Amino acid sequence: MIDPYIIRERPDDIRRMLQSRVVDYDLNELILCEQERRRYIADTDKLRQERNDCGKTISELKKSREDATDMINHMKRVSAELRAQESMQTANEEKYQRLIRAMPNMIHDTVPLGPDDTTNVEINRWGLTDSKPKNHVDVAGDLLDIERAAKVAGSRFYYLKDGLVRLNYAIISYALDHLLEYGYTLVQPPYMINRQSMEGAIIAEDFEDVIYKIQDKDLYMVGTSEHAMAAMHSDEIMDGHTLPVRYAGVSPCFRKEAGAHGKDQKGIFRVHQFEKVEQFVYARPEQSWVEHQRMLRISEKFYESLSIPYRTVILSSGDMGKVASKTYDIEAWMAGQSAYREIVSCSNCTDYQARRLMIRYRDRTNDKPQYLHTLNSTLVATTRTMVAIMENHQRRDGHIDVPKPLQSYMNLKII
RNA sequence: GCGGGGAUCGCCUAGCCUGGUAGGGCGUGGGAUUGCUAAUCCCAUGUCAGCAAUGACACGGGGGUUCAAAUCCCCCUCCCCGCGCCA
Repeated sequence: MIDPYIIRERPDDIRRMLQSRVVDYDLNELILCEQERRRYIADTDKLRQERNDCGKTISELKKSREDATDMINHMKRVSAELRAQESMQTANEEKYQRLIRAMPNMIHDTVPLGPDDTTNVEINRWGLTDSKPKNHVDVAGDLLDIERAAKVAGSRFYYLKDGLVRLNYAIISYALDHLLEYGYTLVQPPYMINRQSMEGAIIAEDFEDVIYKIQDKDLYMVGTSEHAMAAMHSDEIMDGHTLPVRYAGVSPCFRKEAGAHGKDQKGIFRVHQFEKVEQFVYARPEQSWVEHQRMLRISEKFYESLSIPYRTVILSSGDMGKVASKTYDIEAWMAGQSAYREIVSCSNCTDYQARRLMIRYRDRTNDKPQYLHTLNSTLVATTRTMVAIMENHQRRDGHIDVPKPLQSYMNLKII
């Protein structure tokens, strides 16, 4: 969530942000609720103080064996009044939390303003692009069985076989080694997390469209290890000297894709499950933008090493996710479709997740704890990268050239 | 899954039986002193608001009893030990 200070002091900045994101939001309702909230807190505090004072007096009277009946009667009235006040305050607090948690993050100054993906701005382009005859489904042939997966699980599932299974695991191993070189700590997180943790990482409305819930349990399948990595240090005050903390999260990702009916039906570009190696960084506010660039560069280099042509774009305000303050996408060239398609998303969420999850840091014992910044970036999502490899490295004889760095992980040069 | 024991401010712990301002040790931060990294002493050290005085909140979570709950009652979660089952 955003800093409540901004709601009080700079509501016009919020209005501009909401407009840039093309988001419908009743800001006035939040402003009123926030004003009420401060009044409720002050009122209940005052009553609590009175009740606590009465308690002390009663205790002292009893100790000196004096009659405390009058005081107890008074305290009964105060307690009753407090209970009434508290229930109003709780109702207000719930409303406030619901409203402020639905409010998107503020937008960084360098984000291009625009309504959708047509206003994204390209900032980098790498590699030679050409068109190849087959799309990844045709290249994969028998190594990919979508029909049987549909029979067994439904649409957007897949069976991988032989060379593609080895390719999948090779990508993961290579990706982990790649991040290890940059000083990342490897983390394999829980694949299911509870609601509170999930709500810290994403906005409530996203639950419906992307997150699978476990029946009768307070557990949700992670849509990305980001969710589990963000919540990892929730309710903690981290030692400032350890920042930035850089994690390489590796996990399967499960997505409902409910809002994507009819989109990318072919093959394994958009599926309900895949593996992903993710960069997740906890940083000091003053270092987070440098860290953001660093993460992007690490991902770009990864695709360069695999000889996958790509371009990098800055997402415009209307195309960004709600928790991000700024997002870069890397789009890989898919030679079989002659198009650039999203393969990496690299976001600085500033203090937005940190506030929801209560993640702070301080340098010395007596310092005031500060919210830190969280950043996340795909290093590699295996299915989409396999699509890029199959389409860009397909051969005329129907085989696939394995990119050089993966050959030793697979013990294969050609699939 | 069954039985037993636990959860208190970073760590260790007192308080619970008998309801009435949550105390101590270690560690950490700051300072003093001593001509050396040590020792000693003082201050600070759960969270939030506040310039501050101060106030509120906090004893795993949620209910209940009570004027008043770390303390009494109920439910839940997690951890440890033993047994069972198991990749």
